[in-house]
Amino acid sequence: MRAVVGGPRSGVLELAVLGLLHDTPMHGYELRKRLNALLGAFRAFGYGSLYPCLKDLLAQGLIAEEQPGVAGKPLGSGRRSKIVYRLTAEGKERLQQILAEPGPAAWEDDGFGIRFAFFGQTRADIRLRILEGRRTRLEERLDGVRAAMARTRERLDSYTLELHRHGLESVEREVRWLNELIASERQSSGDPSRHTGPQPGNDTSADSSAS
Amino acid sequence: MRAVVGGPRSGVLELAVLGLLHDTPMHGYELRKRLNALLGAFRAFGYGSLYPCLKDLLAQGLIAEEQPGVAGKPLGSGRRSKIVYRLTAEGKERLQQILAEPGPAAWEDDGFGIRFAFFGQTRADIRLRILEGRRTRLEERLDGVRAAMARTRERLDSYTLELHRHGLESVEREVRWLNELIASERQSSGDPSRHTGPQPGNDTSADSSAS
DNA sequence: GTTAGCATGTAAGGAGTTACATGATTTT
DNA sequence: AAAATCATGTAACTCCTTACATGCTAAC
Repeated sequence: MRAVVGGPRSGVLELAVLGLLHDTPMHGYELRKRLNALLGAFRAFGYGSLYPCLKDLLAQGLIAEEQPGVAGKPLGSGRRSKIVYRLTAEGKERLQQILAEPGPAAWEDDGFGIRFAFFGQTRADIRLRILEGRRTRLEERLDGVRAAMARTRERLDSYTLELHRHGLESVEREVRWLNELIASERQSSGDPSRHTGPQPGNDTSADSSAS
Repeated sequence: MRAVVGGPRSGVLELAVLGLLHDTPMHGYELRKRLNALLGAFRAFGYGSLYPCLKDLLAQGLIAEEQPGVAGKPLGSGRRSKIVYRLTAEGKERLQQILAEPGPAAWEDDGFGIRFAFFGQTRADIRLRILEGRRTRLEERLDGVRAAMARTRERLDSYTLELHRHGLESVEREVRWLNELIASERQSSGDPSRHTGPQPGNDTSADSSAS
C-alpha cells in the first residue's frame, strides 16, 4: 500500500529527471526516451515509475507544469495531453545539492552511473572524490571476494569458480577504468588548459596495477 | 503493508536457498554466509530477506526444520537457536524443476548468475540453452544501445559518451565470455570423455568475433 | 474511420532493505 | 561477568514493475 501519498522517491529516478529537465523542458513521454537513452545498458524505467516520480517532484515544488499555451488556443475546457515540465529554482538548487554531495549514495552500484552521466554539471573536486570513493568501494569488494575464494577454494565446482573468476575480472576492469578517469581528471585540474573531460581510452594498454 | 501473509517470494533467493540446502542441511546464519560467498561480487542478502524466505519455503513444504536432537538433550522447554533446515522431497523436485526450465527468468540479469552457479546440477542441454539465451539477450541490448548512440551522438557530453562506451565494452566482454563457455559446452557434449565443465580461460587471446 | 503510436496516468504487488529487538554461546 | 559474535526474527518502508485504463492525434 506504500503510504497514503507519494513518498520522497529519493532514488536514481529523481536525480535523472532533475538532470534531464535542467538541460531542457520536456513532457513525460519524451523524458522517458531520453532517460533510457542516457542510462543506456545500465537501466530502463517505465511510465509506471516515471509519472509517479513527476507527481512527487511537482508536489515538492522542484518542477512545474508549463502549458504550451501558444496563446489563443484554449484547448477547449478540459485541457489534456502534452504537459511540459520545467525545473523550478528550487529544483535547480536541489539538483546542485545532490550533485555536490559526495558520499556512499554517489558510489554505490545504484547511483554511481547516473552521477557519472551528469559529471558535466559536477564540480571537478567532487568528481574526483566520487571516482576515488567508487574505486575504494570496489577494492573493498575485491578483497572480500578474494578472501572468500581463498577460504572456500576447495568444494567449489568449476562453474562456481568460473563465475567468481569472471565477476572478479569485471570488477578489476572497472577499477582500471576508474584509474584512467582519475588520472585524466588530475591532469585536467593540474593543467587548466585541458578541461575537456576524459579522452576515450584505450582501456587495455596502460596501467596493469589494479590495486 | 505488503499483504497479510508472506507472498511466494519467487525470486533469486528461493533458488539460492534450495540449491545450497540441496548440498547440505544448514541453519540460517551459515546459509547466509555461504550464500554471499557463492554469489560473490554479484549480490548480497541480509537476514531480513533470508529468514522470511525460509519461512515461506517452510510453509510451502519445500524445506523442513530438523532439530539437531542429539537425543537426551531436550534443551529445556522452550527450545531456541540453531534451527537446521533440510530440503524435502518436494523441495528437491522444485529445485530440479526450476533448474530444468530455460526461459527469460534464466537469462535476465537477475537470475542468470544464480542459475550459472548451479550449472553443476543442470542438464547439459539446458545449460546450453540458457547460455545462448543470455547471449541473445545481451546482443539485443547491444543493438539497442548502439542504435540509441548513433541517433543521439551529437548533444552528448564526453562523460555520457564515456559511460556508454564503458557499458558497451562490458556487455561485449560478457558476450565473448559466453561464446567461450558455449564452445566449451559444445565440445564436452560432442566428446563425452570431457565433461568436466569449463576450463578457466584465457579470456583475452582467443575469439574476437563478438557477434 | 480505423489502426498505430503518442501521451498520461493508477492500483496492486513484488522483491528486497533498514532498523530494530532479542536470546544463546563463546571468548576475554 | 562483560564483550563479542552467533543466531533468529519482525515491522515498516523503498523503489520499482506489471497490468490495466484512457484519451488524443496522425497516417493509411
